[in-house]
Amino acid sequence: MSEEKSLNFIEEIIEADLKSGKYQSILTRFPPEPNGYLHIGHAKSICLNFGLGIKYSGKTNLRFDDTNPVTEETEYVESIKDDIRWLGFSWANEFYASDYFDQLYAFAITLIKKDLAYVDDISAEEMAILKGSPTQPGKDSPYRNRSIEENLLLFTAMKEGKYKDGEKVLRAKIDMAHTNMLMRDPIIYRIKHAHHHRTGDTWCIYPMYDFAHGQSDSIENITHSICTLEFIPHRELYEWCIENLNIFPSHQYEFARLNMTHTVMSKRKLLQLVTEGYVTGWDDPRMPTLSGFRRKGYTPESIRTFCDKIGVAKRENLIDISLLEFCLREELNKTSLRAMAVLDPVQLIITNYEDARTEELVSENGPDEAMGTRTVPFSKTLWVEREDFMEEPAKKWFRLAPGTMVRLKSAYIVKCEGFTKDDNGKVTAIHCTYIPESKSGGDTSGISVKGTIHWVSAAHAVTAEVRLYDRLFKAENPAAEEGDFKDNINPDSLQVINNAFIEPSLATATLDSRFQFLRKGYFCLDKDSTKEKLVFNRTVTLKDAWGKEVKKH
RNA sequence: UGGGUUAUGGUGUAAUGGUAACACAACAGAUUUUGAUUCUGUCUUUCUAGGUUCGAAUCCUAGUAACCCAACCA
Repeated sequence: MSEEKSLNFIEEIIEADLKSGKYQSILTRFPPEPNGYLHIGHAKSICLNFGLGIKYSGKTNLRFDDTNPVTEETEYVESIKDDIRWLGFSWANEFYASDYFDQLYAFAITLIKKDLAYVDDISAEEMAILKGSPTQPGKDSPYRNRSIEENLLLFTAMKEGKYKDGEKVLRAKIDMAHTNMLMRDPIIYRIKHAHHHRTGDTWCIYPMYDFAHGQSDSIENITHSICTLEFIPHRELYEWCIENLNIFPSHQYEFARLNMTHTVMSKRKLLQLVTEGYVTGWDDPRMPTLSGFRRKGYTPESIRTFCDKIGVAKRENLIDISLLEFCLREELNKTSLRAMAVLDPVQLIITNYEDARTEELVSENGPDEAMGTRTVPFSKTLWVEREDFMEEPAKKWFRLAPGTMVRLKSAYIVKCEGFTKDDNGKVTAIHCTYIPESKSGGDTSGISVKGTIHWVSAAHAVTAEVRLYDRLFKAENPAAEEGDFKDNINPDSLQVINNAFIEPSLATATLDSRFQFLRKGYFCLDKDSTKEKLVFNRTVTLKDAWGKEVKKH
């Protein structure tokens, strides 16, 4: 039990802080902006922040960073909460940066009074020019030296709606020649005559990220404020605000965000996929969003395991999506119910089986005996997978071919005696004889066969739509490809099978049940399902050693 | 001579001056009424060059490469 897992760098910091007595307990936060859906990259941050809270008996707040009313909506707030709950975490408090607008406004006044902030009238274009560049120092704005009284008056007027959007801004007075671009008098308040999803029309000035985030952390007494690497340059400003406002010193720590092969993670790009119709919505099963993964059949447990395995560090990474799939299969293999479904059917007729006969055969529901068994109807005419028959068998082939024998899962061994084709050369039926003594569970035939295939009785089969998903992008790292990332979309990322045949027991499937369709992969019911038409999503394929063998030749 | 961050197998992550390890991927084999699962094995690693040391992934010096920063976005 004392098997010690090494700590990541944030855990090391926390343990040192706890040990030194700097903090009695820790408080973290997850701070999404409600302008999009959460994706697997957010899951890494959620698992980190909430995981730390749990591990060190601290707490974690959920705080919506809602300082930009033009992009933020309540719809997103709800989906974000759903996703976090689904992942299995609960927050100590639900807060909003907008809860602090009064306090933040007072902070701005404080800064003005300390001559550390001023109202600027120049345009965005002029400001960009005066800002300089990473290699060129910036220049002061002509309005930089307004008196404190004038700034107070002007800022109050801004708040009172006396100006139009963009006419004036409040800037921190720091250093236009600073090597850190963010310290060159950053804007801290801007005018936006926009309706806010929570404060309505109370405000027409809104604080910028840098003047809201750190202060919000401080107001909540967040001890460890964890964010991604691109915020490293912001830390200096984060600390400047805390110091000059003389408020609770939260500390910011940065880790490398998750990147995953064959997908994109930027909200902007994901939004584009949705709005331009490349996918059906935020919860399209091909999307790397949590709602997409959920709809596709992923379990929260598998995502948490994945986040645990990828670790937390500061270097850029590109995680192979097969690791996520591994975590998923590992769980689903243990927990999912087994069933048979034929996706690309061809008829198999057992010539020596009585025409009117039907048997109810017993089949196990899963690897664990506790999962029990079910019965599956068997009869003379079956559907089997077209790819399980080869007119001219390949090397190492051990499924159906003229003259070969296979076992029908949980049923009998059959021998292929012949087949029929239509004018186009397409196989229309496979003719077999069965060996009565080979019945599953009581096989006295003494015959052993290498191949076992799945099947569904034609007379009892239920029809279903099955959606097969593949990776959304062809390239390993679509974001790094030349040109528009959308040019790299995999045209075969969705394959819809309209008429798959499934065993009758699947007709009672519910949205939360997970199945392994024998030899075909893991599947779950899609929300598009109706009583008349069942729709299944393929969550993930099974590992396919034969597929690899075929590819080699 | 802008500033900042990071460099360990194909991909991630450990090793905190003392045998470079774990997982995924890949490859080979065994078992199998799922070509799944399970089991066994193989492959490949410290950015470069110097230095300190009995001993360096780790410390020092000098390079190199990648990423981030010039939104009234977060």
